[in-house]
Amino acid sequence: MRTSWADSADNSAIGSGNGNFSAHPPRGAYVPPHLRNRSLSSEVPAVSHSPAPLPANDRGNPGGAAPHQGGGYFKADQGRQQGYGSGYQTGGGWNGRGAGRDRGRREVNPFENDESDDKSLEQENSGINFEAYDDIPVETSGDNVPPPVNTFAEIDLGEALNHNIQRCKYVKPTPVQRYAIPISLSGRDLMACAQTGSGKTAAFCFPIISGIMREQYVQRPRVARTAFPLALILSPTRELSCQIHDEAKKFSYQTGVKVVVAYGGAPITQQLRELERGVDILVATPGRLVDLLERARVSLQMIRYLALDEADRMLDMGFEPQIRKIVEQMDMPPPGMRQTLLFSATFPKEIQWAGEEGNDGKLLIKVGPTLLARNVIDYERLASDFLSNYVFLAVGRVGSSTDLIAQRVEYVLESDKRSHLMDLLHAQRENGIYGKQGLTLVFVETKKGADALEHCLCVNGFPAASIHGDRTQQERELALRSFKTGNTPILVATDVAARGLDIPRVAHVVNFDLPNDIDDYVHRIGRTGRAGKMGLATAFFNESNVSLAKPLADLMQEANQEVPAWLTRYAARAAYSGGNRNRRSGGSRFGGRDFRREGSFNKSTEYYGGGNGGGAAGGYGNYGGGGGYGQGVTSAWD
DNA sequence: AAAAAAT
Repeated sequence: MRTSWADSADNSAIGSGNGNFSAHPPRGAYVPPHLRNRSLSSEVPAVSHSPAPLPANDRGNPGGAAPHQGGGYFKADQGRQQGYGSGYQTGGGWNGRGAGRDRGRREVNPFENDESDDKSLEQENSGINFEAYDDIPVETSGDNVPPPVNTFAEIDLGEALNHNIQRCKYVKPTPVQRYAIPISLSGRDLMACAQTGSGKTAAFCFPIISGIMREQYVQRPRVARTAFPLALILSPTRELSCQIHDEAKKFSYQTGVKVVVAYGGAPITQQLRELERGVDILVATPGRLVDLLERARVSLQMIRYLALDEADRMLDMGFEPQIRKIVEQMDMPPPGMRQTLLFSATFPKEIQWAGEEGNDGKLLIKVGPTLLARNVIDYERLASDFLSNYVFLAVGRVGSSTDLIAQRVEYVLESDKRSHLMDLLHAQRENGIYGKQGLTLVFVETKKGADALEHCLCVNGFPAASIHGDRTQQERELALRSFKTGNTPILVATDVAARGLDIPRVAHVVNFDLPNDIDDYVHRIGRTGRAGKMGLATAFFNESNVSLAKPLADLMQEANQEVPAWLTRYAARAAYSGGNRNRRSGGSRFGGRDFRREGSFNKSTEYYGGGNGGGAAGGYGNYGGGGGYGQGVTSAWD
């Protein structure tokens, strides 16, 4: 906290007269660059004109950011039930007053909200150029890999599911869907790598829902108060589980397939009630699921499908014991007796090698563990413990993210970061890239840092919320909602928000603190440049990030981004001083990343109005008058 | 070293 004052004090020292705010001048209020040489005494309104010069603790607007210390007055159950994001009730909720088991309850239409959205939606939806993805070169190897499909129509997913696909306005399957869906439908295990925004959720949900539609009436054990789901979907954060649940609800509407979500930080009673009403697909975070298993409120005995989203994260050091417990030490059927689908956004480094060894970064399919057997590292060992005769699928990212994101790196001293950030935000505000149409997501390294920065921004007239693991779940969801609606168009976040979250209209991702791992960087910037819109990613680099210089420079170069000369020098130095490239110390799991090569994305660059957004204006350009995203399509892509 | 995930 202290440092924040120090920072802003520095800042205000630049402008000579820092007083004169009507009531109590926020200490060290932000002074925009063009005012710094003059006296502020008569020009103070530059700050107070801002959309919402809100004092830090007075953002009590119901839709607004969570007051940190508030919370108590909100009934816990209600806060949860608002759900985040789509805004429909997940069933139960305030109406769930014990009314008849589940038969009597009318299924809430999850598409209601979508349809009442503004008219530009349909245009937006049909405006997505799926054809841009047609020319992704494909390479397959191995036996008996079901061929890809080109349309949803040519797969028999079932009438009800097809109807929902139409309601979602998905016109054509994305590349990962084209391959993963037939593979899954054929009953094979799958380990799929496809980067953010490539339609993974639908890729594993469709086959699961379709399969359950066929067998949901199988006899299940009748044990009082124990639920026997047929499918389990695990994800590393609560918000991501919510998001998957919301999506899965849409896909399973009127199919008779019941989806329930369970995660920590929310009252368990609600979740227990939902489970008792019956569950086919359980979406969960690991901790809460273990709790439910130990209480014997859930049994995995009937599991037919197991999906791990963000599988690389799920199998990393932090999660592995819990995942092993769930998958191996409870009553889950062994590999071969269930179907296992692993999805992740970053590549095992073997795949990157394959790309470098002549497959030219095109789509690559390998069957079985042959490819992976070359270099036994933790992840593959772990993965093969869970899989049986699996298909390996890697989809090169084309037109999906990195070429839609203009990446910039700036050298910013630790002590200058705050004022520099506020300069960027101020410039965005001046350019109208602000508010609903231009959300800014700011990543920091620590939870404390997130609190401090949020406070600093608010004090300086930039409406910000923050999200991290020390916040209550209620606060987290409120912050996310407030960000999504544009109520607080700035969100300060730790890595809790780095993966998988689909937040439309994020125009700018700022790596205020760079992560230590280049994969985390890839995930973070993947929060922008979604649904065919350009995005901008700005990173603050200084001496404490030297270890990232080389991988970052390489990544930017691969993505055709301009690499500053000073960064190249850092990269060279890092490499020279024995830096083991982008390999991490603890036996890397997913060292690879995007291995796309030139030829394959020219076309998409063209479509997306490309250019690599050299300057700030270019980077922001598409957000000016652009109108909103088609929400349905947006979510189809992650 | 940090973040996330159960109470």
